This record gives sequence, structure tokens and C-alpha cells, in this order.
Amino acid sequence: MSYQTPRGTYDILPEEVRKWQDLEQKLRDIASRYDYEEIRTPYFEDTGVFARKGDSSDMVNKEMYSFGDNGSFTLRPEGTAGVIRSFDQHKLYGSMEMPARFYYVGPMFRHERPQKGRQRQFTQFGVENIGLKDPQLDAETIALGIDIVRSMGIRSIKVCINTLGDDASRKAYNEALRAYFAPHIDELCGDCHRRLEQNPLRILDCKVDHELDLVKNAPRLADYLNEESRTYFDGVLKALDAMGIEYEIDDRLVRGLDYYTHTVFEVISTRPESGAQATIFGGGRYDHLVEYFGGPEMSGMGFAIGLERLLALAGEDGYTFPEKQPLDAYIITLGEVGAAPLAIASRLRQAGMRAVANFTKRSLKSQFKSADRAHAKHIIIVGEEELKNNTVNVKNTGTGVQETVALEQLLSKLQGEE
RNA sequence: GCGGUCGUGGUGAAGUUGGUUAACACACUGGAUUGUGGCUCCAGCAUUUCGUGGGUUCGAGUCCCAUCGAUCGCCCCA
Repeated sequence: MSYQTPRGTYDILPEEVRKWQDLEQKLRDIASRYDYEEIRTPYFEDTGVFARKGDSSDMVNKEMYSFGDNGSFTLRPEGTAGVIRSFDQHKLYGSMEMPARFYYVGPMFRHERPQKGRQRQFTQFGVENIGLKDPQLDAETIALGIDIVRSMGIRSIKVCINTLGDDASRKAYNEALRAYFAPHIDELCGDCHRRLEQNPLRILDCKVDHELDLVKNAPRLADYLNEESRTYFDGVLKALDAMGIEYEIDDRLVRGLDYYTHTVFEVISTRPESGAQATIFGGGRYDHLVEYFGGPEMSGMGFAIGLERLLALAGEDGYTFPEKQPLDAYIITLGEVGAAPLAIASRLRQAGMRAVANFTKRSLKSQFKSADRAHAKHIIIVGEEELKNNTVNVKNTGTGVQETVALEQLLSKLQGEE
């Protein structure tokens, strides 16, 4: 019998785990600077949490892992829905200071064809703030994401931003788009036929049709924004300017989830190696999700970062991850020494040191090699002869100096050389 | 879901128009040095085996089909 990881999943081996731990530490530190607190929701929810009526995204329509009676449960394909569901379920709007600020880290699941930077189980870090609708908060949320990307040494990025406007603006625009495209439906691709009904906005960023003059000359949302929406967006841009964050306004940017209103953004890698999956993080404001899950009328804002992509870019951009911690002591043996190495290692660990004892009777040479590989600061040689006098030999691998040390003085000797 | 490329040991890989013995390097293990490593030298290390399962052939790692996986592009998105 031999098994391997299912398609689109992967093991994170110890050497890689060190990188993940480094990254997770940074995520928590940065989130904490903005006073975000972690929230942990289940890895699966009732299917309805994700499959909201009228959602046109592929993620919700054909990429979900559903199971149970009639597919009543679904492995979470994204983080926002679960957080908002939880916020409403526990009526946190009644007990928390607004805006409530949450972050989450964990696996997401989508049934897609795997590719570089696209797995079936992948990891996202995301933030959501709920209960305050203010342009400055939108800008601050984007800044948080950029802080994270920068902390991993990634510099080659571009911030793309757009506004979808409020309901009235969006409704007017959608009608204009339908009216514009309907007579030309034969010129559009199959996916866009569906989009015309469900969410005509998405025709604009269709990869198949975007070169068509028909699409290029389509009505622009900017022309349908009402005063309030326009002012809000200007406020966001001004706030970004104030922080010195450069951005590009992309009026084709509409995002994958249909729940967005007003600000939407994407931060992409400009390095060519990142391939087709260049988006590092993306998100936006959502005015109706809190209400949808049974809460009050409250607006929220958030984004999600793909951590696999972040780590890949950190490596490509030359970020150096912390080295494995060296051992304080590696204990090797000569002759018949019984359980003495174990006892010594145990004592060192009680004192808070990292120690490993070699239990094999291999040649000195190979035991020294093992000690080298462990990058031990000290090699303790427990020999049959010395043990009779209650001593061991201690070699400092930094200086190369070797001394005979009485057992009861070993600990203070090692600590003295720290 | 669609299209292209690929799949040989622990790793990187060589493998000619299908023809006895699957290079080479690194890593690993042991020895030279029977109580002291990081250098050097020597030896061992895929032995019904070339992702898996069928097929063609006197004969297949080399050809065909299927399947699983990886990878790149499309779609989608983090």
C-alpha cells in the first residue's frame, strides 16, 4: 500500500514549517498593531453560509466541497462568510466596540485544477472589521495588508483599486450594462451570457472578451456613481495618499465575490515568475453581509491574503527565513556508559537547554558528524573511563577547546559559556 | 472544466533509430584512523527495477492506450 497526498494538497515538512511559523508570527504581530484579534470559526459550515442566493462566482457555484445529507455542509472556500455568521450568531454587535476587528488564519478549500499558486487546500490570512463605514478605515485596512507583504521582503507589488459604488449607483449601472450588451449577446463568450443575467459587472473583467471593442467601449461605472459614492471613493484615495501608498485605479476591477459594495482592491505581484496567479491579496467593503446573516444594518471591510503565494514570493525576493535553533549540547558516548547520557540530557533540559543524547554505539567519527549537523554549541563526550571519576569531556564547537569537567559542574560550565 | 509538457534511486539527473550488465554527481552508511568531527582516499548504496495498470514485440525505461500525479497556459481566484 502506498498513498500520496490528494491532488491539490501538500505536506508541510519541518524545514518548511519553520517558514510558516515565522510568517504566522509576523501576521499576528502586525494584526495586533492594528488592534485586530483572532477569531476561529469551523472549517465547514452549513452550505447556505457560502452559497448565498444570486452569487455568480465560480467559487460558490462550482468549486465547493460539499458533503453530508444533500450536501448540506461545505468546507469553507473563504473566510469572510464564516466570520460574519459568527459575529451575528453571537450578537457581537451588542457587546463589542465598533468597529469590531477580527483576523483569521487557516485552510480554505476549493475544488479547482491545481496550478502554481493554486491548491485545493490552501491557507489564507484575512481581516474583517465591522460596524464602521469610513473611507479612512478602508485605506487603513489596505495598509495593514501592505505591511504584511512588506514584512516578508516583497517590494514588487501594485495596488489596484476601484469602487463599485452604493446600491443605487450599482443598480443604475447594471441596468445600463444590460441594456448595452443585450443587443450584442452573440459576440460574447458563454460565461458572459450567464454574467449578463446574474452580474453584468463581471463581463468587464472577462479574460476572453476583454479585448473586444464592445467591452472596451462599454459604459463606465464612474459615469453612474452618485455623489455620495464618488465622495466616499475620493475619501479612500485621499487617505491612501496621506499614508504614501501608491495605487492604480482600475475601473475593470470588480472582484470575485458578489457581496462587495464601494471599495474593492487587489494587490498583485509584478514579478513575472508569479505567473497567472499574481494576486497576493484582495478584498473590499461589503454593506449587506451582516444583515444577510441576521444582524443589524452594518457595513464591513476586509481582505484575504494567500499565504502560499506570499511565502513563494518571499523566497523569490530573497527574504531570508530564520535558521533552525542550534542545540546547546549534543551528547556522544564511548564504551559502556549505560544510561548516563540520558540522565545528563535530562538534567540539561530541566535547566531549559536544548540537548540531544546519542543512544547508538556508532563510531566516534559518525557521532561527531551528527553533532555537526545539529550545529551543537557543545559536544559532551561521555567516556567509560571518565565516567568512573564522575567526569565528562566538554568540547566547545565554537572555540574547539575541550576540557574535562566534573559532572556536578557541567551545568554551570555550559551556562557560563552561553 | 479545457489545452500543452513531463513522471528513472534519498536528491539532481544520463539513458543514442526499442537489443545482454540502468552512467555521472551529491547525499547517506561503513572503513583507512579499534577514544575525537568538518579535508582526502576506498568500499557499499535502483538487482523480477524505470509513477501505476494494460497492450504491441523474439525483446520496452525507450512505442501505443488507460490511470494517477506534477507543471505551464486558459478559466477562476488567495
